[in-house]
Amino acid sequence: MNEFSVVIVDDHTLLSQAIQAMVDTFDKFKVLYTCKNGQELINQFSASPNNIPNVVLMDINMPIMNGIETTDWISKTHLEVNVMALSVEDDNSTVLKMLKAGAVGYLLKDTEKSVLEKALLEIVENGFYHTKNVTNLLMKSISGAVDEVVTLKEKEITFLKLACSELTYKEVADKMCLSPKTIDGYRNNLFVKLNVKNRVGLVMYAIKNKIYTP
Amino acid sequence: MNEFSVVIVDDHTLLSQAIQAMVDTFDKFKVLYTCKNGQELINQFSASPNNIPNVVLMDINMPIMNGIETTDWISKTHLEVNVMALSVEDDNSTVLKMLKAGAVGYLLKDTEKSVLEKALLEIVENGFYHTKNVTNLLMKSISGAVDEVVTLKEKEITFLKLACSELTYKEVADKMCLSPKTIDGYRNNLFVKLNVKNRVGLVMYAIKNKIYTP
DNA sequence: AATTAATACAGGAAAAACCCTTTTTTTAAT
DNA sequence: ATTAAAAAAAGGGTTTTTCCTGTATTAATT
Repeated sequence: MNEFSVVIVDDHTLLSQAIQAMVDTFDKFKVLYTCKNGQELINQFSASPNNIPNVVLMDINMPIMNGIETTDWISKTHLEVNVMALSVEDDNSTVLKMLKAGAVGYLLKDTEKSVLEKALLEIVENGFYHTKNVTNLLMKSISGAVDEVVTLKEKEITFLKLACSELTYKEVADKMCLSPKTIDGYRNNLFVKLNVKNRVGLVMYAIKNKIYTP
Repeated sequence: MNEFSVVIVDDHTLLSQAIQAMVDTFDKFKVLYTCKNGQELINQFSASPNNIPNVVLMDINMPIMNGIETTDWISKTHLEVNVMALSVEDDNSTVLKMLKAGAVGYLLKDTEKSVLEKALLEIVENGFYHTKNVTNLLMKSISGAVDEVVTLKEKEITFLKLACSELTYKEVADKMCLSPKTIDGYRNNLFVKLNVKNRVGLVMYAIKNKIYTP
């Protein structure tokens, strides 16, 4: 086989089509189709199981089913498919989440065309492509030098979202049908857990971690 | 002349190159070059004044010099150049700011390839291209049905940025070398001006209006 | 059934945020 | 020089947030 198939997943149609035009100029690669989100990709995979791509270029921020969930699904159901993240996010926790979900590469959208081609080639040849930054992050990660990825419970997430509003904690308590004193507890727990000092810290954490989207 | 020149401004190199590949497939259009930000575009315009494009495809979120400032500069110095915004932002105030700065079109990044081509054609033929959404917004705008775009003073912006931190207002006052009571005044003024109730409201306003980037 | 752990909730107090009114200082304009 | 307007600051108050420590209540484990 001297040509590899690629699928692009990105909610911005123009961008996925533009990247398609670019990938199609690469000798060894051909775009099968593009998807607007993870759900569409799952539908495509199910509808045509004989037409599975070698590589998936995956955006992370998408409505309906985001890149992390989708990568996770692909890893579990189609181990032979190589997922490469293609994103504007370069914060450690997002990168780690993608790698944990099974991505074999992570490219930022501000890289050069030539780098994309090189990355695609390496992925189909070696099974992975990692920039220096990502490799460094992985090193730090195994040595425990990266902040733990805290897992939040449903109620904590609900509370965090409400904390991003102009409601007082008493009003938040009402909305969650809990005593204000319980909300007090949630808040103080999260202060410790997320290592923040006050409500603005909570808000920033929620936004940075996409729990709340302004 | 049967071929028009295009310049693409976007800080994400891969995307501008991908869009370049796409635009180059359009019969009547040819990409001259791409820029990573407004400053680069100004440099290019200055360096080769005989090589000015017919159309500029302009991203809005960029470091160094953003799309609004850059569009403003182009409108003032090169009236013959048509700027079309190409962005992921679809909030009213951003769109209006771009149009006021002189953009003759506004496309979201999740449009179809064919729409981009049509928009480019209309722009070089008629001088503008507006989707239904943008036209509606313009109608609302002249009828005053859109929230006023409030203008903030330097100090207010400085304060807003600091309010997005975990500092207390007393600490913010220290940083700005002002009395806590003065900060009190800034805060209360902004509550009225921005129509918010508390600090979280300030933070949300700052983020939505790109005064603070998380 | 007894122990443990997690969750919900309370009392009380200090700090910070919020709100309203008024005064001083600075700056700009006539 | 005088006046008007804007910016900075203060007085004095209420509400909310933050931070302790501690206690029922419920759920899970042994």
